[in-house]
Amino acid sequence: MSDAPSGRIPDRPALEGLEPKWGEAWEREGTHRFDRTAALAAGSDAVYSIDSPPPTASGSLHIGHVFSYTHMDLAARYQRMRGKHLFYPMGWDDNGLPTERRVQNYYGVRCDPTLPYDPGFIPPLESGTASDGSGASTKAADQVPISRRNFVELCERLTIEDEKQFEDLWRTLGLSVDWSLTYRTIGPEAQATAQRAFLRNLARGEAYQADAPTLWDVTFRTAVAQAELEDKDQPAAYHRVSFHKPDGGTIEIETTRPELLPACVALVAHPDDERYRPYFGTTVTTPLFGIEVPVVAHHLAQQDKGSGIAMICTFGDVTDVVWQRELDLPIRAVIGADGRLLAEAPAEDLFTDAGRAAYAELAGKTVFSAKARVVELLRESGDLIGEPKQITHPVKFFEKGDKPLEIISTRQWYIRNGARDEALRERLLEAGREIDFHPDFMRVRYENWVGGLTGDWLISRQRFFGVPIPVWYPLDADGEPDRANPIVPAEDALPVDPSSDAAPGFEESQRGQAGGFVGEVDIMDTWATSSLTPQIAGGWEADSELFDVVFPYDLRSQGQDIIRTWLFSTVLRSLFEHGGIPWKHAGISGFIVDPDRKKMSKSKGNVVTPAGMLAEHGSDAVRYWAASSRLGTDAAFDPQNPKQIKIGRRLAIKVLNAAKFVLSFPEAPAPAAFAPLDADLLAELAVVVREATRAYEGYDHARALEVTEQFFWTFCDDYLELVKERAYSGDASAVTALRTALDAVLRLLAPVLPFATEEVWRWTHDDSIHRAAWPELEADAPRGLLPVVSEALIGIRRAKTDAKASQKTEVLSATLAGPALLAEAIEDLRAVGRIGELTLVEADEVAVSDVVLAAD
RNA sequence: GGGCUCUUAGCUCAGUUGGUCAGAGCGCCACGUUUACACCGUGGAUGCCGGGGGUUCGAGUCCCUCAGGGCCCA
Repeated sequence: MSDAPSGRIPDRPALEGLEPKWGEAWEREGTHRFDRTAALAAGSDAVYSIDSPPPTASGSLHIGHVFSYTHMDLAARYQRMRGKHLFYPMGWDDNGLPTERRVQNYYGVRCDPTLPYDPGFIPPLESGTASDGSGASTKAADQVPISRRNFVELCERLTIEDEKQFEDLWRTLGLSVDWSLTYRTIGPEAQATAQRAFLRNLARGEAYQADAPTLWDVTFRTAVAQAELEDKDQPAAYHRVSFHKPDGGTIEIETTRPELLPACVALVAHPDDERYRPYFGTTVTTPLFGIEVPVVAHHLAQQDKGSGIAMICTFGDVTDVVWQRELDLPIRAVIGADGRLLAEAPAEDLFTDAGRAAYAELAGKTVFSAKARVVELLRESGDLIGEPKQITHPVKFFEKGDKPLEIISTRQWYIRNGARDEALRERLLEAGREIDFHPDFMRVRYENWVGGLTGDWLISRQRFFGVPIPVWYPLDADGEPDRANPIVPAEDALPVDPSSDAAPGFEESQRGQAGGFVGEVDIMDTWATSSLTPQIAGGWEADSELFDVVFPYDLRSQGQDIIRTWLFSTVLRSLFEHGGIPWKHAGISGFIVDPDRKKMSKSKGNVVTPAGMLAEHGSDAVRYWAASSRLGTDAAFDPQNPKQIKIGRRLAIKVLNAAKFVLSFPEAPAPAAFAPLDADLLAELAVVVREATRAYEGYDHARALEVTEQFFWTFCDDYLELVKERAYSGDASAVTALRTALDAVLRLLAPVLPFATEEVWRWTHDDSIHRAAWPELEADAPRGLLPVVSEALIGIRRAKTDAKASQKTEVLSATLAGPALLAEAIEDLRAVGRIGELTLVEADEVAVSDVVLAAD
């Protein structure tokens, strides 16, 4: 350590203002910059690359983000100090539905892709309030329809604002991201990457399109994927309905969806069910509509549910889809993409006249109203048996939606994911085993997801703000698209937008013309882009030199809630494109629970804004809170009483004050030999350094912090007091030990408390602690002197406390019992206790007795 | 219903491969105007380690079982 320029140490060091002070310095000095030239020269072993989660730009950051991102930063700062070249980018996930929704409300608009672009368009609202001061509302009915291009422009405008705020927050928190490596998932590079990866999936047969029953959100009018589903308990009612046998008798079924009666194609019971076995192979007639449908057997029919026999409709739930396929039943869809009953039922010609009349009443109604009307009609016809039974049952929702999903047969794009491919599934599981999960048990979440996949990954979305699926379709002489032979762009033409760019080999004037082409209008699901964050950030195909040193990445850091989406899909894309895993380690953070142990979430209204927390307690304090939780462990957080944060703040302040005190002793020449107590302190420190290093290597930052903190408090409370007198007199051993210990502790704490440690470091250094080397200390094993002296010190202090005397009270004489080792530090004990005569008596146990205090 | 995870002082949590493992911090109580620190310091009290059973010379620590909390998937 160089000598402290005396003016550098403030009289009263404080945490206030350290975030902007050092945040700006780090930016100015390029402390967190990825040194590309040096990294390329050093090779991939010298690079530590992090695949960081791009936060949803239109969402709001909550305390859980701070928690998880801090965990990631701890690993980053540790590795940087280990001398690694840090490749630590950050992206913004700005494409997708959340942005669309926010833009709709913020500007009072909605996208209508049929409209032409209006270059001079001014949105009616700004931040949800009328720009002209009138009382315009944000109700959907009042939203102004605008073209897709106008809409996308607004999305981009708003997300840039959001992203600025996010970056400010992350800088305040002290994330050591290289902000020059920022990307946006809607940016041209990300779009090109997503489209390139898709085209390669297509070329290899990993992507395909198919007409199939699809889970459909009627509010957003888009297909959704399995990973986006959420079961919600919903009230419903079992309606007991009779179907008519040819002999005039009835078979009674129970259904929660009587409105689907016109879509009924069969009744189904379990093959072993004796009650219905006689009817298998016969037919019955549906009530109201009079269609003849078969009674069939299938093992998925539940004998103990309702009457044990169910109607199969197109499509009431996912089981209906299985039955339709496996029993080769006809398709009679009645629900449209808008969630209303179709104007004409597909089997209407098979209906009775009364049935057609009944359907005419239902056409155009929502599911809800249609159900009510069907129940009335059934009641009138006498086919409703008894009253509906109210129940509560789980219903599939889009996680961002608020209406139950319908199942609609549509043409969609898929990427294979192992659901229908045993070999691929095994490869995915093998990949999971190759990744070091922290904690290890989180791998099970991944394996469960892989094992439970029910279908390939549906990636097309019927939305507007996202990466377009980069294909066109040729139109035949009749103007019909040839979906089986899509036209694809050359990779060097990416990114493309098929809705505004002409297909290769065609003129724009041929769009929609017979013999011309038509562009694919669907966009990709957000995850189809963010599953490629390693490729986007690392310059895949755009900067191969870079990509080769950063990929596969060292660390993926994320929350446990997106293992089934982000983590899984990233592994899948990496296997397809690179034949291997995308990263070596996956650090999985737990989530935040409130004092009642409930998961914090927006819908529960218990979210705390991070900016306020940082401003109130300081970033180091908040980081300490995050760092004190291990990966994978949920952390309780009470905004009313953030205990861990307060403890972190206290520690940061202690660092400032202890450092100021230690550095107030003029630097001494290296001692020929350390005094026994000083040597033992350094020996203990060496153990702490080893343990902290071992912990960080195992991604156990909480353990590293714990041992460091423990040492630091002993250092402050006991050692510092014990050697004060020697230090005041300029004892080289004490002063050197103090400075050596401080230097190491600062570096050990630097990842957790980047601001306070940097502040102290700069009192004696011109460069950043965050570029300093992680400490390594050579020392013999501790002899146990420091602990035994600490114990003796406690005994001395207790004697004074028991006597209700001040700790500075002088002691005329005392007897100290304990190991002979104590003799080596007896003078330090005498000094700190202000003891005139201290007699050591050899014993196994440490005890202080015969304390004679000086009179006042 | 299946999987994972947790249940240790009033609170939040440590307790590596079974043998000072009954701990830390907060809170609490008492004491202290000590020039590094009042966003302070010193000391103290507090626990059938969820219940039951088993393996073992010995179990918060391993096995079984039950109960409860949480998360994920059905």
